[in-house]
Amino acid sequence: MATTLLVQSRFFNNSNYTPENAPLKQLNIPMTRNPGVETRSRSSNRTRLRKNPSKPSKTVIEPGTLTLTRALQSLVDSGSMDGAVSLFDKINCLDTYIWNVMIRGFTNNGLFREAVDFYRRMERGGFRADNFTYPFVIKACGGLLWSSGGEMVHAKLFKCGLDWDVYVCNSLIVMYMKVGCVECAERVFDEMPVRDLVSWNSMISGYHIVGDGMSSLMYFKEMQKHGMRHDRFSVISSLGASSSERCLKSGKEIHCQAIKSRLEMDVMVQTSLIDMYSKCGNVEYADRVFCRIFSRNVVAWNAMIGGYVLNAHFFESFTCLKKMQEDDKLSPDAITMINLLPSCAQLGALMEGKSIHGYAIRKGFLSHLVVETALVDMYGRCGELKMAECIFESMTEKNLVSWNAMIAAYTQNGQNKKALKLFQDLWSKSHEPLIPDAITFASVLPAYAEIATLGEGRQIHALISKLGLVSNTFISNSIVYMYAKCGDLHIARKLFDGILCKDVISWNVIIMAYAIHGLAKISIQLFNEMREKGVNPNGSTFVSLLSSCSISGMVDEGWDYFNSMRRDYGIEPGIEHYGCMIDLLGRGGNLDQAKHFIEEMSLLPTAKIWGSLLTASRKNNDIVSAEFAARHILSFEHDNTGCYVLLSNMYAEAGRWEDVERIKGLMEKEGLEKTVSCSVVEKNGKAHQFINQDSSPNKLHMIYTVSDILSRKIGEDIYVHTVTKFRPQNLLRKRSKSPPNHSVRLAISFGLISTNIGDPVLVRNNTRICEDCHNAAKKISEITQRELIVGDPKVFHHFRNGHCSCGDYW
DNA sequence: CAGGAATGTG
Repeated sequence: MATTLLVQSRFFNNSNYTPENAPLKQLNIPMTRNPGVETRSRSSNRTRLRKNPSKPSKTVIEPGTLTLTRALQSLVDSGSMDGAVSLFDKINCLDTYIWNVMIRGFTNNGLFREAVDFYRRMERGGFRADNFTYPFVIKACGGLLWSSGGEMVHAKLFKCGLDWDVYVCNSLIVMYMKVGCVECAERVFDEMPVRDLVSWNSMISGYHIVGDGMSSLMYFKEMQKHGMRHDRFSVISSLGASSSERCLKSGKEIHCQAIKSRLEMDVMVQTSLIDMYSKCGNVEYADRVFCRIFSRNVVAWNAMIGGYVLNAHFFESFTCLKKMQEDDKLSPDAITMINLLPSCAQLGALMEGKSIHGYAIRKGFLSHLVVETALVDMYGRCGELKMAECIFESMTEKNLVSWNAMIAAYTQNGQNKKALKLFQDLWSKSHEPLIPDAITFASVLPAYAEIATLGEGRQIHALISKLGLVSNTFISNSIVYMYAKCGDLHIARKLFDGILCKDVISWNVIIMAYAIHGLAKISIQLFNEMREKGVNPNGSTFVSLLSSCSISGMVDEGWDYFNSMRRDYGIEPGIEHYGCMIDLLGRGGNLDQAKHFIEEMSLLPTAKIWGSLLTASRKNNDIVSAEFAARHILSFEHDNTGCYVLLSNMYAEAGRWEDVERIKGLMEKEGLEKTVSCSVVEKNGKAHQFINQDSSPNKLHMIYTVSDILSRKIGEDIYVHTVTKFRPQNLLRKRSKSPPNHSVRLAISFGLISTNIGDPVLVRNNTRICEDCHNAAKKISEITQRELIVGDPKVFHHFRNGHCSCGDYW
C-alpha cells in the first residue's frame, strides 16, 4: 500500500478509490533517469577504478582463448566495468579487439572520461585504433561535450584514412550536433561518400537536439527524395521536431507516413505521436493514439498524463494516473510526478501535492532535482511557503529553474523582501555562477515593483539590458509596471512607447500605471487607442480600467465600462472586477448599494471584497458597516492585521475606548502586532528609511526640526490631534505618536532638504497614509511649492499646490 | 571466432 501513489478521491465523483483498495506495490522503479543517482554511481566507479589502475597480478592468464574475451564482453555488457577492468589487467597479451571491448564498455555505461583515458593508453601502448574504436571514442567526446577533443580525433581520422567510414562519420555527425557545432556536422554529412539511413537519422535528430526543428523536418522530407526509406528512428525524431515547432500539419503528415510504413503500432512511435499531438494542442488525437496502444508502458502513460496537464485538462491527468495504477498495475515514476505536480499547483490541490511528495519520499525519488523543483513550485503556488522553503534549502543540487521557482514562490506569496534577497543570493551563493534568465526576471520584477526604490529599479533595468533581455515583451511589460510602481510614470510611458511588439498585457500595464497615479483620463485614452490598434481587451484590461475609474473617482465611467465588458466584449466579470466596483460605490458614498452589490454578485465574496467594503465604511465613517465587513474578513483571515488596526482606529476616533481595548486584546491573543509604518526616500541613489517616531541616528535631529517648522507653518497644532483623537490621560504618551512624527512626514522633510529646489520629492510607504498626514502633505506642497509624490501599497498621491491627485479618497 | 552509429515521457 505504502508504495502506491495516493490521490485523494475527491476528484473522482463516483469513485470508490480509497487508499485501502489502491493497487499494491510495483517494485520496478526505473532510477536511471535520476541524474543525481547516476552521477554519484559514476563517480564512485571512477574513484574505485583510479585507485587500482593497473595492478600487477601474479596470475597471468594465457591469451588465445576465446573464453577470456567472451568473459570480458559479458562483464562489459552487464555494466560491471570494475570487474572488466580487473580482468583486463590480468590479460598479458592485448590486441586492438580487447581494447575496443573496454572502450565500448565505458562509453555504453556513460563513463566517457574513462573511455577517453583508455583510448589514450591504447595509443601509448602502440595499438592502432581502428574503424571499430573511433565510433566509441567520438561518442565519449560527445558525451563529455568536449568539442576540442572531438575535433582532435576527427583530425586523426584523415591520417589513418578512416574519414570515409560510414559508422565513423555517423558518430561524428551526432557528436558535432551534441556539442552544438551544426556546421561541422553538415560538412561531415555533405562530404560523406556514402550515406546510409543512420546518417540521415542522425541529421534529423541532430537538428532536433540543437532546436532547429524546421531543418529536421526538411531533412526528413529530403531523405525520401533521395530514395531513402525511413524507419522508426526517423519517425520518432521528426515527430519530436514537429512538437517543438508546434507544427500539427507536419506531425499529421508523418503520422500518415508511419501508417503507410506499418510503424504506427510501434510503442515508441505511438508515444512520440501522443507527445506531438499534445504539444500541438490536440489532446483528443493524443488520446486516440493512446487508446490504440497494445501494451502501455510507463513512458506512454507519462506522455498521456503530460499531455493532459499541458492542455490544462487537470482532472483527466489524475484520472489517467488512477487508471495507470489500477488497469495496468504500473507504478508512477519520477516523470509521472513531474507531470502531475503542476496539475496540483493549477488546481490548488494541496492534498494531492502532499500525497505525491510523500510518495516521492517513500520511493526514494528525492533527491531528484526536477522532482524537487516541481515540489517547490507546487507548494509555492498552493501558498505553502514554508514547505517550499524547506525543500529548496534541503536540495543538494540546484539549477536556475529551482532558483526561479523559489523566487516566484516568494513573490506569489507577497514575501517581496525574501524574493529580492534570494535573487541577490543567486549571484553569490549558487554553486556555480548562474546567469539569471527571462524567467528569473519575470519572477523577481513584481517584487521590485512592490518594494524597490527607483534607484534599485534602474539597476535591475540596467542588468536586464546588459543581458540582452529587454526585447522580451513579457519582461518589458514588467519593467514598465515596475517603474510606474516605483514612482516614475514618465519613464514607464517612455518604455511602453518603445515596446515594438505590444501585446494585450503591455496595454493593461500602462493603463494600470496611469490608474495608480490617479490619471484615469489618460487610462481611458489609452484604452481607446488600444482598441483602435485592433488589440482585443481581456479581463485584466477591465481590472486596470475599473481600478482607474475608482481611484480617480469617475463613478459613471466605471459603471459604463462594467456594463460594457459583458455586453460588448463577452467578458464575464470576475471577483477582481467586483472588487473595483465596490471601491467605486464606496467612493460614491453609497454603502448600502455596495452591500447590496455584494449580495447580488454571482461569485462568492472573498476577503478582498469585504476589505473594499471596510475601506468604504471607514471613509464614510460607518462603524456598523465596518464591523459587518470586518467580521467577514476575519472569518477568512483571522490574522488580518490591517483589518484590526483599521477598526481600532475607527473606534478611537469615535471615542469608544473599551472597543479599542477589546481589539487590542484580540490582536494580542492572535499574536499580531501593528505593522510598523515605514517610508523610504532616496538621496544620491541611496535609500533612507524612516519609521514612525524614528529615533535612531543623530542626523534625525535636523529632520525633526524641519518637520516641526513645517508643522507650524501649515498651522498644525500637534495638541489638536491628541485632544480629538486620543484619550486625555494618554495625552503625553500619545504626543510622540502624533502625526507630525509619522514616518511619511520625516521622509518628506528629509526629501525636501536633500533634493534640488523645484524637483519633486518621492516617498514610498508600506502602509496607507493617514488623514492628518494627507492634509499636511497638501499644505506642505502649497507652502514649499514642491511636488510631493507619496506612494502607498495601492496608489500614488501627487500633492501639488495644496491638492492631491487622489481627490481625497484612498 | 567476434565488435561499431541513431530512438519515445520533464
